[in-house]
Amino acid sequence: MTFADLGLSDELLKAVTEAGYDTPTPIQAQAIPPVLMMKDIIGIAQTGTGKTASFVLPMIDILAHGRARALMPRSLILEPTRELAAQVAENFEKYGKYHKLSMALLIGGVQMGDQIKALEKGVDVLIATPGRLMDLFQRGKILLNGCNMLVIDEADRMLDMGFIPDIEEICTKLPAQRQTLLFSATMPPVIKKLADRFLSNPKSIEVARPATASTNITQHLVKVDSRKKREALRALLDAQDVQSAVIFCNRKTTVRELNKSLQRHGYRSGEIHGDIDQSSRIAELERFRDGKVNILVASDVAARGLDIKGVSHVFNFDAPWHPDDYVHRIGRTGRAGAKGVAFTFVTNEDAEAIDNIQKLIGTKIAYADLPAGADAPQAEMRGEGRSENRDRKDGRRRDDKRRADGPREDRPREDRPRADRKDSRAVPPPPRRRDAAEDGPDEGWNGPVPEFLSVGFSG
DNA sequence: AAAAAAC
Repeated sequence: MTFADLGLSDELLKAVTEAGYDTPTPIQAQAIPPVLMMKDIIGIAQTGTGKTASFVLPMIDILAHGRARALMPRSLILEPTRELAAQVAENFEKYGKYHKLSMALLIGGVQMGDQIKALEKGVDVLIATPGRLMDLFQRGKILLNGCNMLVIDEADRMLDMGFIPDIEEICTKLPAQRQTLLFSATMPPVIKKLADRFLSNPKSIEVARPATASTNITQHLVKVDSRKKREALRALLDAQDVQSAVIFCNRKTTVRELNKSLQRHGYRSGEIHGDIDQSSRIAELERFRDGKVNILVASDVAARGLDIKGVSHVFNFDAPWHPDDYVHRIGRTGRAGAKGVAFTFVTNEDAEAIDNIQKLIGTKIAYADLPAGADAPQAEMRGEGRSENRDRKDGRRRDDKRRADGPREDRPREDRPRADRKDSRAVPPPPRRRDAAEDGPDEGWNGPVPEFLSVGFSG
């Protein structure tokens, strides 16, 4: 099965090929043909399955078949967070490079001026978060009666965030005769009702059982004293072969404090949460994507959908209160067939949360011990002759490692010429930003597979 | 118990 088999136009196939993709993911293979046939779709798919391309690609072709330049927007994509909306816009540009389609990214936290200008010029596609869309609509800046294609992405998250009334209202502004695609990782009754009301005779597509974590993520629980979480985290960061990691906390204040603490200890970390203004959020994500920092401390704003390649580890510094969030958080790693590792700190107060998580994912997660000493086991395992460090308990070697200019690159990477790797420990190559050419659409990271430490872990 | 999203 290739993209050419799905009925997409030549221009689109060219853009897809140039982006380096040839094999559609399951959701793409199943969704693209019916979407092209103008059918409504309910897609049950977790993030990391190639969902975005499954609606962006056919949407481009459908729009291309219509009028060349629209007076009114002809399609609308709704996303729960600004970051996700921006990410979809990037995809739209990437795949639409051979089409003369225009789009407007309508999100909060940024000036309205440019968005209004774009709307006045006329755009084909709106990619929006509900708040800003409603705001602009109420100001009379948007006409939605030409919008005969609607995508509601991450519907379950929209529900969590209280957006469902907004979505319902937006739906009533659109023409009744339209194509609607709804994507959700889970299908709670409210979402089902929404779908019944606003979709007509939809085709259901399910590519991963909802609320089950991807099997290529190795999950661990770690018992910690709530006052010693930072130490425990540092020990794990040092003992694990961390390419890059997202560390989730439940509160914004915790995110801030933990990031400061990590930086004080010499780690290259950044932070993202809702109190960070939008331009800094974007900059911070960019720094993480580019590998300028390899640790991102985050609130749940980053839990869902964010597609950052090469995240080898997710740490739940705080166990999430809602089991759904657990699945989404750890889904930032192990994307598109890559391996990932997730650690969740468990304090005495977290028993119920952990119980709910295990119920939701349907398996028990094994407990791992904290590494006895922060160094050695990996080098020992891989026989890389670091024995001189093995017995040091004074933390010196750890410090050395932390102060390195970049992430450690001890193991050969398939995607880099060997010459590059040679002295990578001294001057690490730019870590994760790889050419899209090696990934599946929207996805992917076929890079180094983190080697899971069994030494020092009981789980 | 929090976070997110419009100004």
